[in-house]
Amino acid sequence: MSVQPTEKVYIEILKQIKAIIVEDGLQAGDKLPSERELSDRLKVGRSSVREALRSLELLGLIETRRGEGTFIREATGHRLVEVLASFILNDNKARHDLQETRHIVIKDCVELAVRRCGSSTIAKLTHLIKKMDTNEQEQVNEVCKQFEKIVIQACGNHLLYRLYVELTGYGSSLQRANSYWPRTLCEEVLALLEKKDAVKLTDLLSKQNDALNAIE
Amino acid sequence: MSVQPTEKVYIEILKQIKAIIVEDGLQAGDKLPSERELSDRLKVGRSSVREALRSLELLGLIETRRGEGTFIREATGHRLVEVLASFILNDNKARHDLQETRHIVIKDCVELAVRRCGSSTIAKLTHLIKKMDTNEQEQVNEVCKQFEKIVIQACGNHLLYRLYVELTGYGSSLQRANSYWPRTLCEEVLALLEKKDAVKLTDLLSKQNDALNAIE
DNA sequence: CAATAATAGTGGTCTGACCACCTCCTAATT
DNA sequence: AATTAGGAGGTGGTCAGACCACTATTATTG
Repeated sequence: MSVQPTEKVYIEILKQIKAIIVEDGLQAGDKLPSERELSDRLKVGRSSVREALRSLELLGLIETRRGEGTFIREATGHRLVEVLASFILNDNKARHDLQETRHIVIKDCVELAVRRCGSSTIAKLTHLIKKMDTNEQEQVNEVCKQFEKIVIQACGNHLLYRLYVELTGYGSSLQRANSYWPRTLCEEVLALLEKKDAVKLTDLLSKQNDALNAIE
Repeated sequence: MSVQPTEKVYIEILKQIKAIIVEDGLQAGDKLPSERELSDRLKVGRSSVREALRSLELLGLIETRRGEGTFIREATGHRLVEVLASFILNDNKARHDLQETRHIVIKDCVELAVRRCGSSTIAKLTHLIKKMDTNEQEQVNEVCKQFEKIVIQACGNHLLYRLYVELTGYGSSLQRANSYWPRTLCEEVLALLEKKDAVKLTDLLSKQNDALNAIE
């Protein structure tokens, strides 16, 4: 008959852990009490403590290192994207949405990057382009991916970057070749980044995407 | 020496559960195999299964009912928002990224919507605008949110819409008023949607966002 | 003094045992 | 015969204890 008798133990433990963090003034990087100590202090079974800790770990709020302990992480919540993405995208109809979203996110990142990238980024990209000359084709593809990634990161928004990573990773797991930028595109992108020509850059990516869609 | 020896069991279980969901075509509301059966099928201890399930529960992806079983939920991520919010609240960089990403996603959705929304959407929006006249201020805000949501959904990309939902939910839990569209903006958006004027629409949203940023 | 070996502490996992709760089927009652 | 009370079995919730693998610290040894 009791409607809300007692909260689940592991939920209660979450609150207690939070309290401990606050009371002890723990910050990112600090070590949490061990599982056995928590189990002791809170008068609950160790397995319940673990259920709570595992939840926090999946959320990316803590990090556990075997033999060492459990540590508080820089809480950014970007893990949200990772976990949700992998579970939300179950249905196959979402494939098209996935590709489209990925393209849009890339476009957004590049638009930000063109405004924010500094000389060091340009230098890195230039170096990568040069590197392509001295490698085999397979390795060139690898370098191209790297090039793309650096450009994306230059957007300066880590959450957007994580979105890109997840969308790309998930897409590739669907046995659908992920369209990395070919070498010529990399070179054009670099040139436009240097000129800070956002308009042409957007245009370029749109055409690239249209071309890919036409193939299918 | 092994860099990636073996993934933690409960992480492996997460993947397996995902696989089971896909293979068996399970959907929201459906029942998952029992903890004991999973433990059996996957050849792991029940406690490990529980660690995985508890994680998913905290994320709001599943729901467990004592004596009945474990069920798949519509993935809203509300729970996650709750937990993350109570643990974070101080990373300014993350907050900024979040706001920026949210704005970008909204912009993307609207740009798609202007190309894809049909007459029925327009009709719905028109109706909402009219509705604003006959209500109190508080309810008007509610209607504005609804208006915004419908516009976003009109992008036709469910993944993008989900992202919007997550980003918005997450943001509102950070004690930062989420900037829903004011009434005048809704009216302007509707007008531009009807005219299919993507350029001015983008412009409008950018200005709105700039104005909001200026306040702080 | 430095290198090495033993030790204690920590997370990772499994097993088995209860408990509380729900569903469903059966059997007794009306 | 229809209804109801009761029980059996399944399910999640929790705990205790036992190992294992790994790490860091300490003690030992050369």
